Amino acid sequence: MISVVRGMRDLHGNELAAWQQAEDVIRATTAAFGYSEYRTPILEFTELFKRGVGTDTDIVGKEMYTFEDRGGDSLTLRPEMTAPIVRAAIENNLVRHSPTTRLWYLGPLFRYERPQKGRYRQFHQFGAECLGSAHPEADAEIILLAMETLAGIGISSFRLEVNTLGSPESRAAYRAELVAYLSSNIDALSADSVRRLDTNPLRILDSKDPADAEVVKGAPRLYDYLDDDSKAHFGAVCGILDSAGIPYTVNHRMVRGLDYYSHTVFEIVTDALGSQNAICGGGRYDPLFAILGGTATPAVGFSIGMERVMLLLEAEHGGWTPAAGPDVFLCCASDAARLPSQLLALRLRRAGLSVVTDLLRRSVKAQVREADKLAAQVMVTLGDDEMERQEVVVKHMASREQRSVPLAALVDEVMKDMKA
RNA sequence: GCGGGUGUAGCUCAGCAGGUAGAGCCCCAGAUUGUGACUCUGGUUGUCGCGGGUUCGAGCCCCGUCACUCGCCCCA
Repeated sequence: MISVVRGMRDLHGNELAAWQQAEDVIRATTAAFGYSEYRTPILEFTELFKRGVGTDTDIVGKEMYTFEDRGGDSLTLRPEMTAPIVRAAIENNLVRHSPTTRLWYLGPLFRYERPQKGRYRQFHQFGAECLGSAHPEADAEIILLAMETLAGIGISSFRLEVNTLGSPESRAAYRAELVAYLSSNIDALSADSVRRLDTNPLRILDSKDPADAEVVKGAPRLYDYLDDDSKAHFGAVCGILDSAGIPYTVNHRMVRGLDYYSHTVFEIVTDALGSQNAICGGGRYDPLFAILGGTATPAVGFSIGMERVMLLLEAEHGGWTPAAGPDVFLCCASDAARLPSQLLALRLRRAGLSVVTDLLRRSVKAQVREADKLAAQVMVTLGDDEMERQEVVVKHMASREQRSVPLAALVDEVMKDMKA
């Protein structure tokens, strides 16, 4: 038997209906903020991610689906969306045409990781990028858009954490100090953190290891190394959040894994998903345009893991709400009515109603049971008697009341029951 | 990539000192010859994850493997 590929899943039924509702919220909220959808291909040149995301990151180092195509090009199934969006912005000169370019996206991403709850090899992210502004209002707008969307989707068990990494220069100075401090305490660090000392020392700051946390307590603080402009920028972002009444905490130990961040970084986290506690990650990435060969352009964005959001939604609501049934179940009560009933269904559909018919040539009893199971609003029955009199039976399923009506009045009569 | 747990019907699960597989739900038909619930009657459903080994005999024991799951790493 051929099964689904590991780490990937089918989406259907009530769960898919819930996704579609969430997508509706996403469209409405992004529209309210003036963001336009942007769709990029699922495949990009591998080089884009190597340069954009960073060779030292786990994403590029061990998680990419990379292959060579028939022409010999190295292509990669996109593992994140910011680099492709920036690639597109540079390639199409978007920011020149529109000095503030506001984009959102929703689509599948691929990372070759060990699957876990809330972590899949094909997963989906909704995200937004605000390109062109270096000012704190842009950072705040992005954070507000993320928060408004999550609230609109209907979840509440999450919290916002923010931090600043400052300018690249101030962070480099801090990094040197941190490495010096940690190196002098290397015996107290976990094996993972000793390794991180080389690859990504800032990450040791938010290590889960208790011994590491003990060492980190005495470490120098990044914030103390920031220049005045960086502090002012961060202060302004927090000021807007305060004024807007958005609750958040400043987490001085939060760092982000990808190379391209600068200044504001933030995460939206939850306690309800085990070790996959991040449902949203984002921040400012002013260096990225230049890294990818474009003219320097300030930018800030976020991405939200849809699977994790939907898991939260399911947990908070105790399951998926059943999808709505069809408006009408058309019951065929005789062999002679078979063709006419199909045509009746078509007539109702052209009037804008959703209509399901029986395709198994089953008994009336079985068809009524089916109409009930599908949660149809109305059942319309056509049989020999009805055809004789040019009538149909219209039944309001919820009240169980039914009546004969002239064929010519069918649509109007069904509409009456739809409102009841 | 590393460590723990679990794999039996579509779903939830039972099974035993190793003796040729069960329940509930679901689904189907009928009781009700053109009407949903409930009830009753009858019925369908399995390579016991896969491969190998031990044994007269393996769902059960052993080895391997795959998948799922929890944690680590990392991240959405």
